[in-house]
Amino acid sequence: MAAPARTAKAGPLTADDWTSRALELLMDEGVAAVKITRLCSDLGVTKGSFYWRFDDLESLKEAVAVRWCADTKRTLGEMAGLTALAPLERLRAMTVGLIDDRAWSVQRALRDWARTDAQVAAMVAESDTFVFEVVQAAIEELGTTPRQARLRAGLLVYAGIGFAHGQSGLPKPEVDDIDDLIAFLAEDVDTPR
Amino acid sequence: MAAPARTAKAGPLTADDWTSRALELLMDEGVAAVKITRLCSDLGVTKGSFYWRFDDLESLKEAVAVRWCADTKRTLGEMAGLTALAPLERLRAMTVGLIDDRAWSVQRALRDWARTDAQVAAMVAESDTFVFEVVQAAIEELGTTPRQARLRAGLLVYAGIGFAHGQSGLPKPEVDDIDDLIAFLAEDVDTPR
DNA sequence: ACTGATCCATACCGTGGGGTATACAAGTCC
DNA sequence: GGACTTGTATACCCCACGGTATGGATCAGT
Repeated sequence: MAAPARTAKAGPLTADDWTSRALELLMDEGVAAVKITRLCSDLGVTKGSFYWRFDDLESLKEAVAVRWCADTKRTLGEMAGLTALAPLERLRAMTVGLIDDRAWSVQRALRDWARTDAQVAAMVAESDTFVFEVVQAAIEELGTTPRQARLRAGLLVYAGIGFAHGQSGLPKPEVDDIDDLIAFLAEDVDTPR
Repeated sequence: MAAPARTAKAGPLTADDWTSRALELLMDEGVAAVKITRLCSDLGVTKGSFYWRFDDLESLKEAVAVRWCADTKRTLGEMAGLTALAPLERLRAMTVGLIDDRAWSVQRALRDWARTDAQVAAMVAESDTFVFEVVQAAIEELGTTPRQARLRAGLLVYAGIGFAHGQSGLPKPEVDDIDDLIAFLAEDVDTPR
């Protein structure tokens, strides 16, 4: 009982321990909850430890943003790499993973954060571009013109971002809505009337 | 020179003066900039004045949210009231007014704010529902099934929200893109293959 | 001219949170 | 075993910000 309430960790803290907890706080309570004091308290540690690893708060923010961006690109890169799947299936997988994935809660928080932090903003932009390109490629693969692919990909990606920021009273699409939605986005691609 | 730098106002401050400045701060510098001290400084006034009109910060937030919601519903209500215009034209007007209207900058800030304030969240939800219903009605008026109208309206409205939160590196739709986008959303409505 | 209401200034307090300085503990290398 | 590095604890400073208390100024009404 000598040690405080450190969650489930014995040895020295790694940088990932800090960014992990910061991400959790970001998801659960928003950017306002990411305070040094709070982090230390949660990790069962004092500020001396924090300032040993990071120069200041900015430094931590940067680490969090960089890590999140890398994670996102990796995850989505794997999905996009599933070239075995038909483009439709790929789109569906990404979209479904969008409406019930906890990760979008992070993205929402990070986007808030990005408005006051250039470092974070750069990471968000990089991630967005990546997502857009993947979606656009999948749609174009269905046979649409590049222009239509760009428009529809924009619609879907922006809708995804909007959904992540939702918490609105808007009806949130169910899984079977997704199918119809994807079908709609792929519509008329090879039957130019 | 006796009076401080009050922007362009002589008489006593009204509640609207406070909410106006708060909205400006919200747009320009985000929710983090809306501090009582800052507001007072900007209005050339001290905290005594603030606490004369409002009980506390929450009280101001509520006033801001209520005012914004009312403004939004009025503006959009006018657009929706243009029943003289064809539904397509109505949709186009709303969407165009969406991509270059400064008001969405407020909405973005308010949505951030809503995450930590129930009052604001309620106003945002109310506004969202209103927008959604208007768009859905317009699309349904084009001849789609109610289900399709709901899906497509969701897509468009969510995309709007996403666009407002963008500031990403994503390509932002130009005006002539909007036309094609609307056309796409209205597609196939009367030609069920 | 007096009074009350309205509107704002000034001064102050409490607290939370960023940041610093330094001491202590445990491992590592010679 | 000493010296040096790594990781954390303790104690402190500073200040921004929310909130309170109280007094001063202005104006309307009588």
